[in-house]
Amino acid sequence: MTRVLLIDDDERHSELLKSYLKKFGIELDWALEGETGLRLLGEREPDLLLLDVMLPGMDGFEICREVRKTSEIPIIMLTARGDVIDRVSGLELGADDYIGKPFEPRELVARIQTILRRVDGRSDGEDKLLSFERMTIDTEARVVHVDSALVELTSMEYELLLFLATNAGKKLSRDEILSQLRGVDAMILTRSVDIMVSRIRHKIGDTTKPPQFIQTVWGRGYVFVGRPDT
Amino acid sequence: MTRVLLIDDDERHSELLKSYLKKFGIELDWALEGETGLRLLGEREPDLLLLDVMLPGMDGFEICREVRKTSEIPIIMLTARGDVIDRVSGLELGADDYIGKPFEPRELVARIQTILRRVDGRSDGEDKLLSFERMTIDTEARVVHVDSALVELTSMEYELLLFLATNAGKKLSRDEILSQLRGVDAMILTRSVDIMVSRIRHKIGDTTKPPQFIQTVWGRGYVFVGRPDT
DNA sequence: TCAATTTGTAACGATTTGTAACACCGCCGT
DNA sequence: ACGGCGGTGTTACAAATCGTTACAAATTGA
Repeated sequence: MTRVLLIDDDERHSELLKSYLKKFGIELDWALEGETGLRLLGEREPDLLLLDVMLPGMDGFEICREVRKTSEIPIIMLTARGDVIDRVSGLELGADDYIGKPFEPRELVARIQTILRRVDGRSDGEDKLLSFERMTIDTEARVVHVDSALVELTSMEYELLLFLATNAGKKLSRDEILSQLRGVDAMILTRSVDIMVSRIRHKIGDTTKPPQFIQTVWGRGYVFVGRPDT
Repeated sequence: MTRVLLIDDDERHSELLKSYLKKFGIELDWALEGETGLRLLGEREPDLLLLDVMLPGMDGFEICREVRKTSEIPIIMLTARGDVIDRVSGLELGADDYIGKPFEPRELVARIQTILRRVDGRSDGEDKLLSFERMTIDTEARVVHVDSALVELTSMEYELLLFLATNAGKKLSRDEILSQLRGVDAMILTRSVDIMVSRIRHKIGDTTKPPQFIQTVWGRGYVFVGRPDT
């Protein structure tokens, strides 16, 4: 069970988020302000920290800085709409990602899982193996096989393929893909997604027409079309 | 058989959706406004509730709140496109997912199945293969075969053929086709449908008179006439 | 039959996608 | 520090896709 600590002064919102996250196997504790948060951080030993930027007393940045003195815990900052967060200063503070409020709960779940994978190498309590007809993705070993042959993907390529595969059959826009992989305000052209897809296709031998794994949806994005094997 | 209740005041839209969902083993009831909806909720005992946010009288949020007092039924909210606020309020009120209008019916099917799997682990009764006498459409691989030969369609061509075939025997106007393919407010000439049909016919070798697959309904639109092969 | 309307489709151009080649950056060992 | 190296983003151009225009063919009704 993944455990997450949220520091946010909106109690009502937190309560609802708790019940939503529970559906995805994420246990949420929350504190209303920094002091309590730091204490709970030690007590509950969460896997990840969600930090609202706007807080009474110690604000999100201060808390983040404080936490980083003693801990490597992954941190996602919740920024209000319109807050301009400089990615550089964010990196200095040591946050791992940002997500703008209001956010889609579904997206938060995805980000949490992605970051925990990236940082921890953990696989979400669920299937450790994504199995398709000619491809398997081992989320524990972070390894992809096509026709029993090991495919050597870089970490970004792996994350992108995994994201597409976990959403098999769902059309994903370049923006959705980018924000999932690199966070909200990554200043990256959406075209970089095309290049990665191109590299992945080449590595997994997806050169038929139409492709067997990653298909282009013209004007929309990409979709993974592998047939589940279980 | 999965049973879904839709509360939406757009009757025409609901009717079309009903016949579409039936193809995927989903039975759709609908109510035009909240009162009727709540009554049907008790009478028909659906597996899932689709809720338009914009409704005359009781709006989607109110209905959602009301339903949640007595039921844990999965709820998907239909929100106006890009309305982020709606998403958060929806979460607060206990919806399980959101989908922005105009949506592609196919995506709705996917979401419904995802949620039902999550909630009660039912197997997907989805037909992944549309089979006709000389044509099969594999909706999972997004691939079409005619006489066992693979047909290379572009993604628009595929979507259009799929839509026609899913509604086999039903006359579809160019407007209906366009709004399903590109969203209601697409500023595209209806003639572009003709061009696509022409291209598709050419690719699937539908050159006889009358065509074996896509027939023209003069002054009305097109109809798919392939005979189911099950 | 003819005129009006609707449909078929070839050809063109704007947009979107594919990808090779290059640039940049951080990492590693020297 | 230095230089090589792998990973990733960018530039630049080629190719594919799809909407439009334009005109020919088919259909309808008079």
